[in-house]
Amino acid sequence: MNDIITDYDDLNLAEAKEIQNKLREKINLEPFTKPIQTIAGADISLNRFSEIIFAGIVILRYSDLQPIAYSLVESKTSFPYVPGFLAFREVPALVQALEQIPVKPDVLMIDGHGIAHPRRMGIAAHFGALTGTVTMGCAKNILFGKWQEPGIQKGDYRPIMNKEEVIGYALRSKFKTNPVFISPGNRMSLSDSLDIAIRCAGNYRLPEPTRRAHEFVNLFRTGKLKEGYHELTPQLLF
DNA sequence: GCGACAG
DNA sequence: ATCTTGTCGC
Repeated sequence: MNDIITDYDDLNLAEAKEIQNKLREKINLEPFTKPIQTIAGADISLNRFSEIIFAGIVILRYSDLQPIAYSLVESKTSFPYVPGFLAFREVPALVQALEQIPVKPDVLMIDGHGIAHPRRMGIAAHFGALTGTVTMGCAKNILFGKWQEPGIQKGDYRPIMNKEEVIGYALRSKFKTNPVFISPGNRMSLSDSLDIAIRCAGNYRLPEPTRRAHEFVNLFRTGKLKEGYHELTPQLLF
């Protein structure tokens, strides 16, 4: 009676679009008020031409952005990658990864877009609507909307526009590198997503939650980390 | 009709 | 997403 439905493998795109339209009603873009203690990065990794996907969520302490725990799940998908429908391929495994975390993170930063999507239902919005969690998207490339190049300084940004509406931001997360594309997914506002992304910008292009998730999930795929939920001991911090 | 197109 | 060497710029 509370199970999250993520049986997506046999859907066609028309059915997938219906699900997106239905799920969109659950999205809440009001400001997030409570103080943030932990933020998680979520990402997946796979071998080319393989249906096996390696999903991971890494939880970081918000104060210093150090990883404190991670959850890894190996799963299988037959849903292909189709621009605009990424969630149907990656979300089921990420939901599994979330389910095995005993204490959920306050916010999740997901690799991909939030509402900066043709139907406002990028993977971060989809995941947030499905799980009821606080989510935002951080993508390396634009999918939908018009944007202008931000200034070259770290922290410079410009809005992603659809007609007259702001749907996200192109953010210079590191000096003189390509921007990342930020948008809210669920239970936070546009400016919340921008503030959090800026706060999470470290010494690399990818904000720390996303960067760490990518790192851990690749270590998992290449056999250096094991499936399951694990906590990092303070002295063994990566 | 044509081009664009998260991971 | 992943496969990969060199190379250009700071």
